[in-house]
Amino acid sequence: MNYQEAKEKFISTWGSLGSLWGINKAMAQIQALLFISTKPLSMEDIMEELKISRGNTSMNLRQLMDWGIVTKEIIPGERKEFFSTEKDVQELARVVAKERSRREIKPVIKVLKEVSSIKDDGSKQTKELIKQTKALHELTDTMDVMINKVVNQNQNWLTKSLLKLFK
Amino acid sequence: MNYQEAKEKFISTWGSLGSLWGINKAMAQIQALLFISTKPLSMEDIMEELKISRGNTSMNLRQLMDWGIVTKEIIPGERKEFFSTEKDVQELARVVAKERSRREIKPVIKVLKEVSSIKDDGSKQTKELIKQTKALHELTDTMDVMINKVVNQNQNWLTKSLLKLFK
DNA sequence: ATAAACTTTCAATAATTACTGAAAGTTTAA
DNA sequence: TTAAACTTTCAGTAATTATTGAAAGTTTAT
Repeated sequence: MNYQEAKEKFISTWGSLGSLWGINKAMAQIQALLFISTKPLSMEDIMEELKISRGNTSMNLRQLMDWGIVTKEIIPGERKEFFSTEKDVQELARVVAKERSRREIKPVIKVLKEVSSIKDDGSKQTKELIKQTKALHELTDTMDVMINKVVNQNQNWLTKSLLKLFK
Repeated sequence: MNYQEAKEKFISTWGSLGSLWGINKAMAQIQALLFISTKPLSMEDIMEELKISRGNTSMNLRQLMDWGIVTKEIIPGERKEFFSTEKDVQELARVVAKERSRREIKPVIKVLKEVSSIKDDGSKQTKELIKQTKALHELTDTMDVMINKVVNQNQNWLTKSLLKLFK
């Protein structure tokens, strides 16, 4: 496998993985492209490499910036805007975890809390609803806290100590 | 909020959360319905409650069974088939983590390993590709191992000790 | 063996989500 | 102030994904 093949394979795989971390294909591919680029890229560069339209590129870049994963770079003497992504995987994981927690997990935790707090009318079905949603609430909450704690540790602690801990 | 409202809110929220754990809306809603039901439900029951077609119900029940989350119950004297879901949230989390790892994470790890193992031709861009995909490979692998270890611990360890550990 | 009771399959269709491209908007240089 | 160079927006369209419903398949009771 040569450079070009490896690059394409990485971008397409990372793109289809988008769903796993909650973003769409183009967004994931742009991030992947920037992630392995040796320099910031312009919108033209991105459109060209990924064969996507200007509008699509613009919208997805904006979303990546909203997530805090991509930043606009001003290059002296250049009229165009250039973009680059966070290059440190640990920091990337931290941002993604934080955003997903905020956007998706926290709202669900809120609903679970509400639902599990309804008044117990003594019926079997109400008891079951309360019991099960309470258990789900506790689990989701624990997981959420844990994931955020984990990704907020520093690099050494995460890759070395933690892995050892769970061996 | 009364029982019916709480039930509907739970099912619809859990359904729209489907994407977070990688399954579709109907599938998540069927699981949610079974999760708070006090007894196994027939296909008719599910169709009726969720207002979905027979075909849809059949296909999604089959998928839930493939995941190992839902089981067919044979009730003596009944001609219909009845379905119930795993009621223990810890076990549920364990199964979901295992399946997602197998279906989605493992294949990506494989690609990352391949891509990060291409021959270094000495060029700057190849070096960057190798460096970045290697970092991603390590992170993904660590996360995958960790998540599986965590969900495979017993209940007490997970909810008590682990949470304390990361406080 | 037959038929009733039930489940599965799958082609057609609907719903959702992503993408394009051109017009409108913005910034910069002269 | 103008116009060239660039970015954003968004209505229309394409692609993808989910759902229906009816026909085919299966099981069970007689």
